[in-house]
Amino acid sequence: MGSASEPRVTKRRVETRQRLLEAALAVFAEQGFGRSTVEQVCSHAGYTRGAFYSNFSTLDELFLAMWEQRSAEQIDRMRTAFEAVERASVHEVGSVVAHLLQAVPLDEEWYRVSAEFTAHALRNPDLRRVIVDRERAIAAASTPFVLAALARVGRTVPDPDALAQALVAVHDGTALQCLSEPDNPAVWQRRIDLFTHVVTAYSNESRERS
Amino acid sequence: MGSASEPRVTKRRVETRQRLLEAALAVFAEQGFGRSTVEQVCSHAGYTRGAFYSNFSTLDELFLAMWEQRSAEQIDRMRTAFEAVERASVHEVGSVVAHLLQAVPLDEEWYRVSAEFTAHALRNPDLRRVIVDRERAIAAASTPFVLAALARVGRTVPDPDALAQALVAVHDGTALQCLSEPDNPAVWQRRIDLFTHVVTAYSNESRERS
DNA sequence: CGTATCCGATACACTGACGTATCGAACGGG
DNA sequence: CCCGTTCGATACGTCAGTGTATCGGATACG
Repeated sequence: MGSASEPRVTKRRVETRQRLLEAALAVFAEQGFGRSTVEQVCSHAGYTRGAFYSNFSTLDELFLAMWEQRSAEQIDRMRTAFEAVERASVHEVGSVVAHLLQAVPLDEEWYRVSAEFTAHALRNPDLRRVIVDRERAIAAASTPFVLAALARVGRTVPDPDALAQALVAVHDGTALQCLSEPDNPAVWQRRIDLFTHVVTAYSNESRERS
Repeated sequence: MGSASEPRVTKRRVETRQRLLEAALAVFAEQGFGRSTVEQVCSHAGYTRGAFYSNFSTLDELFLAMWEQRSAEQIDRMRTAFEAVERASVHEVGSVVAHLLQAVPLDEEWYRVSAEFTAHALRNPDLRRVIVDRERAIAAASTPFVLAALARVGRTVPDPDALAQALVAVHDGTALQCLSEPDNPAVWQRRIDLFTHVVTAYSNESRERS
C-alpha cells in the first residue's frame, strides 16, 4: 500500500517525456507561456492528454523540467565560450569580453520563454526556490570563467563576483530590451562594444590600484 | 449610424475608470498578470463586470492604460532624480551615478507586474508597438539627464546614448535578479557600488582620450 | 509464446471565465 | 421638475481547459 514502487523507466516512457519537453518549448515560444495548454503541448508532440497525465502531474512540473534542461545548456555554452577564448590567442581585455558576450548569443525565442516562465515562477514558492538555486548556479559557474579569461590577459578586477553577476544582469536586461526592439543584432552589438570599453577601463583602473 | 458620438465623459465615468485602473495594478501585483480576471479586478474595485465592459472592451485595453500611467510616472521619477542631483552639490562622478540609481528605486511590486506585462505584450502586435514606443520615450528622456548630470561634474562619455540605454538594461536586469533573490537591498546596493566605480573609470578614460 | 504490467487513447463531468442582452437607476439638460 | 440618455448590475448561454476513470494495445519478461 504505502510503498508504491516507482514506475519502471522504460524506453518508451523516457522518449515520450523527451518529446513532451521539446514540444513544450516550441509551444511556449509560439503561444506564450500563459496561453499554453496541456492539449496544445500534447498535440504538438503527437500525443493526447492522457500521455501527459501519466508522465507529469501538472504543467508547472513539465515547465520546470524543460527549464532545467535549458539552463544546463546555458552553463555549457558559457564553458564553451571560455574554451574558445583559451584556444584563440587573444591578449587584449576587450577581445576577451567580446568573445565571452558573443559566445552567449541572444536566443530570442528562449529568452522570451524564460522571461515569462520566471515571471510565472515568482508566484509559486516551490518553483521560486528552484529558480533561485538554478540562477545562483549559473552565476557561480560563470564567475571562474570570467576570472580566468581576464587572468589570461593579465587583468584583475576588484570584485569579480559582482562583475560576473552584473554581466548576467546586463545580458538579461539587454535581452529584454532586444525583445521589444525590432533590430536586435544592432542593439546587441552596440551593447557588446560599450561593455568592451567599459570593462577595459574598469580593469585598467584596478591594475593601477594594486 | 456611422457617427456614433463618443460617450460623454461624465464625472462618474472617469472615476470608475480610475478606480478600475488602480484595482488592476493591485490585482496584477497580487494575483499575477496571467491569473488575473475581469471579475477579480471589478470586485476589488467594488464594481461588477458590467461596469468594466461599459468602460473597456478587453483586459488588454485596461492593462495598457494602466501601464501607460505608470511608465509616465517612471519618467517623472527620473526627472526628480536629476533635479535632486542638481540641488545637492555633488562634484564626483561616483556620487552622481549613485544618486541617479538610488533615486529610481526597485519597486518590487511594479517590476513584477511590468515584467509580466511586457512578456505578455510581446505576443500582441498592437501592444508591442505601444510598448516599444514607450520604452524609447523613457530611454530618450533619460539620456539628457545622464548627460547633464555628468556634465555638472565635468565629465563626458563617448557614447552617452548607449550608456543611458545600458543603464536602463542594468536596472531592469538587476530588478529581475532581485525578484528571485530574497535579499534585494543588498544586491541592489552592491550593484550601485559596482556601477559607480565602473562609470567613474569609463568617464575617466574618455577624458584622457578627448 | 504466453502473460502480467504499464502506457497512452478515449470519454465524461466539472469548473471558471468570457461576452452579451436586458433592466433598473442615476445623472444631466431643458 | 421631468424626461431622455447613459452607466452599472444581474442573468444567461457558451466555451475552453482541467482532471479522472476506464479501456485497448504494446512491451518486457519468464
